[in-house]
Amino acid sequence: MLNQSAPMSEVTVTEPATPPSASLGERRASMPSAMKLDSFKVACSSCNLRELCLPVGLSQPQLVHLDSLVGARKSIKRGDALFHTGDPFKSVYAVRTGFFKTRISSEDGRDQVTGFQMAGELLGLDGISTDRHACDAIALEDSQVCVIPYGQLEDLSREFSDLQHQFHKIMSREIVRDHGVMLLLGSMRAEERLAAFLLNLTQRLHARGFSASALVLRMTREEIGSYLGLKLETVSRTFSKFQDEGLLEVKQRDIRITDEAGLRALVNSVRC
Amino acid sequence: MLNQSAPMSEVTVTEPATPPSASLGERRASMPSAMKLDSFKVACSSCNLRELCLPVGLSQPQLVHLDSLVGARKSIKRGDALFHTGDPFKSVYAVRTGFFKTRISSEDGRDQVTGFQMAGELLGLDGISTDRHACDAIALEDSQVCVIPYGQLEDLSREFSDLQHQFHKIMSREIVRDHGVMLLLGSMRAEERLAAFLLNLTQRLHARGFSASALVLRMTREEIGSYLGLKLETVSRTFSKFQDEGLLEVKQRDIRITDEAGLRALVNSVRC
DNA sequence: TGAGAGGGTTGATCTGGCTCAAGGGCGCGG
DNA sequence: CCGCGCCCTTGAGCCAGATCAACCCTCTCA
Repeated sequence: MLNQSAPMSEVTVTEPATPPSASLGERRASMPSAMKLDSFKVACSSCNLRELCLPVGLSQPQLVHLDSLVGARKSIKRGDALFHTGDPFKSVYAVRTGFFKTRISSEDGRDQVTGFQMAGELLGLDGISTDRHACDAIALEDSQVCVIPYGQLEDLSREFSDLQHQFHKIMSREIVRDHGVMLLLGSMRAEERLAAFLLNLTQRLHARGFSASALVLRMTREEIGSYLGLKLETVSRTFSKFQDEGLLEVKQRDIRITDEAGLRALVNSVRC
Repeated sequence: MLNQSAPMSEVTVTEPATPPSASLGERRASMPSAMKLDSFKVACSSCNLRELCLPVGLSQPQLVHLDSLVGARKSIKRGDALFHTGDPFKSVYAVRTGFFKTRISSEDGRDQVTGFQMAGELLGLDGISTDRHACDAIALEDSQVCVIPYGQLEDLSREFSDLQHQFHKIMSREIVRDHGVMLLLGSMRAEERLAAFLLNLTQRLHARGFSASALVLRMTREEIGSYLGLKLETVSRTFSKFQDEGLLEVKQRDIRITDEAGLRALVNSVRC
């Protein structure tokens, strides 16, 4: 559920989107403030992520309208928040470069990571329901997002049914993804969870032009554990176990998948 | 997260919506087929659920337009499916009377209940993402839904920004709810999960004019367990434990909450 | 270049919830 | 009214993953 099938329909991407200059870890040391509105705008119509992001399926004339809507980029330094729970909701954000996590906190201080977002994915949809953000979005590396003022997005999607439909699809996909995570959290064992997680990550990275077998984790064992409903020790042990079994090579955050079929079998295997 | 706070913003209902003739278990024995399109339509403008359902906040003239969109009611007998995974997606459905569960199945046959839906709640939003339903929706008692053809809903919501916004809110609320369930599945103990579940149910029932302290469960222990990531025996034991501790009175599916504050404390208590 | 901190690994032990098993209650159909 | 099937409860034992603890690695910054 969390792997090849439904959740990430980005697999259907036709244009194999040049990786954003392989700069997932790019630094912008010159950036003075943590969150700065860059003065230059980026046109969706010329963005190499357009086949993964909000503009999927839009015609050239429609893209021009979308260009006028998408505001400037915003840079967020690693560890900083794009928004916090309770912040007034004004915009949704498309990840342009970098990597984010979203998390919610319960009253007694427990955290739950609810997702990891990479280039082309939308952040902030939770805010529509109450006009305030319902989670924290934290950059896991120095990142840039495109700011999409929500009111204007609603206006434009009343004009263009293609944009409207694409936006609805993205929200719906998030719901389907969340249901897949519920399945994972509700009924899978630790090994299955981690295998499904790795397959999901590589599949999304692959759709973005990266290797399907090698990846660098942007998050800590603890963050993985929070997402998967496991403790960090269990995540670490399971990585080691996978390595012993020849499924992976693990060097800290560098992961190389050596037996993808084996991982896949783990996820789909009946209770063993 | 799953209880009083964000997920169900129906608490903000002003008109205390007469319970739909307290007929949550109403029978329609005369119904020949399991799923029959009733010939009469129901006007949203005169529906007692309009303050809980899609029409929230619409003006009278807008309601009239919505009336023309909402198709006939459909009756679904207990145990039957409103739709299955893979069915072509044509409409979303508003529960008018009755009670549903949604569930997804993994390839190896494991099920996960992803939600329970009662009067005024929307079903089928998962289908937008791929034009096919991504879960099964099963009636837990004889039920009626209003059929809302999705294409027409998109058309009308391009005309009326209030409707558009309300629809977006409902989708966003589903996302926020799902994140709350992830928190529950990822970091709560069995007792906390069940307590949160009961508080969430009673809160939603209360918003519909029912008692906040007494409820009749529409689902089995196994279905509760599936939703909460627990085995049915654990659900049963936890009910018994709550009863021993004076939090509940449990008689099979009749539940009476005798110490709501106690339940609430359980959910919000730090790791005890 | 050395010290400290944050992140990761691994071992030992504990335990909450699962599994397996037996029995009871209730509703429905004959 | 009886019998059957489904649902629920409860007990006993077990195990996957949590907890507690020690140690290591790799950055970063002084």
